[in-house]
Amino acid sequence: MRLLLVEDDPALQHELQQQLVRQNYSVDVAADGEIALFQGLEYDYDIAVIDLGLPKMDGTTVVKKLREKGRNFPILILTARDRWQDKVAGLDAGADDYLTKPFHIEELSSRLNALIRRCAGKASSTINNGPFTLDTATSQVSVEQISVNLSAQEFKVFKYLMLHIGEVVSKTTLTEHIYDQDFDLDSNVIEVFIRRLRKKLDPDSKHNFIETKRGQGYRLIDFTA
Amino acid sequence: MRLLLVEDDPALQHELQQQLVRQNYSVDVAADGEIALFQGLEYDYDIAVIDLGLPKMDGTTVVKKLREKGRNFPILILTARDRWQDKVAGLDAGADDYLTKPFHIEELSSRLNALIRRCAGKASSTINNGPFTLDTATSQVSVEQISVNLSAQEFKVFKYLMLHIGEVVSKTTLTEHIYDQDFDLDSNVIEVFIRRLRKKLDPDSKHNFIETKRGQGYRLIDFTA
DNA sequence: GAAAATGTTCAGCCCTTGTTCAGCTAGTAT
DNA sequence: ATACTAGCTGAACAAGGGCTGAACATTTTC
Repeated sequence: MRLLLVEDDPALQHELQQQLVRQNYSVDVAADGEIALFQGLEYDYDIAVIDLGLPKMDGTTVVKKLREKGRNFPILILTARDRWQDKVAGLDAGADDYLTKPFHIEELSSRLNALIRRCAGKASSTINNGPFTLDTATSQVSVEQISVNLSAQEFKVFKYLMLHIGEVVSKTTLTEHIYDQDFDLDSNVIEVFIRRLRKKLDPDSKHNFIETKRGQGYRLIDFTA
Repeated sequence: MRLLLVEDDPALQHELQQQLVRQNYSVDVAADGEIALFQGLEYDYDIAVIDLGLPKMDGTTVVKKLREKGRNFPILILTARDRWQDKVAGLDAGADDYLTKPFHIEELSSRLNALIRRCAGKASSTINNGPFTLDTATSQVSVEQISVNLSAQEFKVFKYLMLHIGEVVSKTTLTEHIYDQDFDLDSNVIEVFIRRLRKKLDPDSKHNFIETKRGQGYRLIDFTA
């Protein structure tokens, strides 16, 4: 597993590198945004860990430029605790997950594992799950080869579920991932979107692809299992 | 999961409580150090979140005294950003992790999960016992590879038993771990839930996995032994 | 600027779930 | 043997979470 680590703080950089090497990653290190971008374009990494606060070029910009050039390996971004709002910009730029500093090394590695697993099947940026297909690049969704038109929000919800197949996802989690800042919690928007998704993607409810876990959330059934 | 939340700022206290309850913790709240200590000694919590800056008795002292009395549930301490130095004292006193305010609720819950997992000595988030499997992360339960749908309360009871395999667990203990504060004790809720668990998880009673110890409680059989 | 599509709110219904209860069974003590 | 107690069991019930269709609001499209 080839990993690109982008971190400017020498101490943290060193520690992370050691730990990651110990976990059998081949680690390349970059200490500023420009080097990071160059490296990221030059080599084909399996995964990248990028701190957002970087000299020369901001981490968000690095992510965005990498994605523009078609690099689609998973990216996990690191943000300082007092700047956690940046995560939204980072995720919008194309990062796949984030972690707030300081964190425990175990946390990082479990996130990395999850990311790799999650992104394993989407080399082509399309996720397949039984009759359902989602292309993250073109924002296309189809059921049994027939393309379905989803609105922006519907797509966000479905995408999140497709990226977390088999996991129980709470309504709060969904809300938080769909809206930037906090949102009126006693609203039933999510229920409505779920309803519309079920209607659009499975009108005859022959798949029952979204399970309801009362009091806990929703779960997209894993058809590959 | 029974959680003790110690926080004196009413607004933060309220918000945290809501969020934690939403994540299926049974939350008891204490607003000053003395109450916190009393509660911590009185009940058997699964985890505690303690702010260091408290009226009447300092958070560090609370942690120290709890540990002196042999309470060994994991403790996460909260420190204000401008007093982050205190965290060292807190960790020395016996806390297991810390978080600097302000923080994002997601961060807190992922820390709590990590703590619980780490302190339970379970590397993975799934617990196996003979034909029974419980995944604490996804709240999934299965018997002989077939997943079974448990309600929230049923799950809480089963989870507690699975975390205490082979131990005799009294009905009072179970009640205390499932509900906040006091609960009408001359009720047979637990019996009902046990009944439903036996029915759902072992319909033909071929495993007899929950033993009844008359006058003492229930015991989940250890199939690994 | 009008029409269409999308986002959000609302009210009523449905059904799971939590809880209680009453009658029953099986250990335990007298 | 008898009475007593703890636990078992099925059913009843109420409350709340989730579902749903439609209305209202907002944004996008033309």
